Amino acid sequence: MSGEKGEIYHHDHPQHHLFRDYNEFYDLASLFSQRPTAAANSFLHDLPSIDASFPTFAEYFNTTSEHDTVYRSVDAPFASNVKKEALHAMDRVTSAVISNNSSVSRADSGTGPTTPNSSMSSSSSEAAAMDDCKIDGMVKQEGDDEVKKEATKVEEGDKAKKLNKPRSKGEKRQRQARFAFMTKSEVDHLEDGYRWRKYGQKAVKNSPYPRSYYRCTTQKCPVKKRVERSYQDPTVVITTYEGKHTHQTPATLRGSTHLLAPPPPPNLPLHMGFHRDLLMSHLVSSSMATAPMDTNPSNGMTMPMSLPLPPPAQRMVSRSDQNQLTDYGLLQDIVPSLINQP
DNA sequence: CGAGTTTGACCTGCGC
DNA sequence: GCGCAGGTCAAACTCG
Repeated sequence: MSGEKGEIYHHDHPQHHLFRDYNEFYDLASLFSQRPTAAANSFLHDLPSIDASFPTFAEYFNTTSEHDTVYRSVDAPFASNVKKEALHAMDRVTSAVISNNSSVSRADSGTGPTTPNSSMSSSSSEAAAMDDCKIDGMVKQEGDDEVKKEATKVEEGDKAKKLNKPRSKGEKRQRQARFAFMTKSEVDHLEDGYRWRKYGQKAVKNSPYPRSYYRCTTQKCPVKKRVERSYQDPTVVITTYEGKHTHQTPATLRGSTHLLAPPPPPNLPLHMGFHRDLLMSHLVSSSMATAPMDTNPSNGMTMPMSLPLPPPAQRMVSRSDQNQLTDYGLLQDIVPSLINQP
C-alpha cells in the first residue's frame, strides 16, 4: 500500500477533468486499499459525465442540512422504535442484496413489506430506496413489519451476547447506527483504516458464503462490522458497520500509512471516524451513480447502500465555501489522505 | 509471546 | 416445546 501514493495522487492526470474532485475519488478508493490504477482509470473512462452538479466532498459536507443529518444519524440515541426501524431498514437493504431476486420474492409474496423499499434489486435502486428512509429521521417504516422485526432481532442479539454477564433489569443497550454498503472486491475484508479483530463467523442461510464478524481492536471502541459476500454476485462484498469509532484511525495501520488521519480539529467530534467509513462510501456513490455496477469486478469499487444524496439544490456550494470547509478541518478527518498530499 | 483467527458451543427470540 | 437462525463467546490454534 505504501508507495502507491505517487500513483494515486497524480495531480496532472489527463483525466482530471472528469471529476471535480478527481483526487478525492482516488482517495476514497485508496481508503479501501483498492489500488485505483488501471481498473479505476477504466472506470473513470466509463463514466459518461460527471458534471458540476455532483457535489464534491467539500460541497457535500458544507451542505448544512445534510451535514446535520449525518451528525444526528450517529449522535442521536436511537431510543425510539421508529429510529431503530429506520436503522434496520439498512439491514434490510443488506438482506435484499444478499437474497437472490429479493425484489421479486418480496414483491410477490404479498406478505412482504409494503414500503417503497420492498423492491431492491440493485445498488442504484437501493440508493433510491434509501431516499425514503434517510439516515436521520429516516423513517416512514411504521407499517413495515419486517423492518420492525429486524430491529427487534438486533436488540435481541445484543442481549444474547451478554452470556455470562446478565444486564441489570431494565437496562437496554442502545442500538448503534448501522451502515451497509457493497464493494466489488475479491478481498472479503477491506482495509478501511481501522484495525479489526474477527470474533466470529457464521454460515448464512441461503448463501454459500459465511458472514464474518469483526470488532474494532481499539480498546473500548464499540464499533463492529459484518462482512459477507453476496451469493448472487460473489464479486460483491457487503459490509455493515455498526457503531461509531471513539478514536482516530490507529497509527498502526498495516501498510496503509497514507490513510492515517491527522489529529482532529478541536471542533470535530471524535466519532467522525465513523463518518469517514460511512461517508466515503456515500460520496463514492455520488460519483458512481451513473456507472454500471459491474464495470470492473476486481477494482474494489464501493457501492453504498444507504445515505441518500441531498437534493441537487442543496449540493450546490461555492468553491470558496469548500475552501472554508477545508480549513474547518472536517474533510480532513473524513478523507484524511486528502490533506496528506504533497 | 502477543495478536489475530478459527470454530464449536452457547444464548436468545421467533415461528410453527 | 422444539427447531432454527443470528450473534457472540472463548479455548485452541496459527503466525510473525
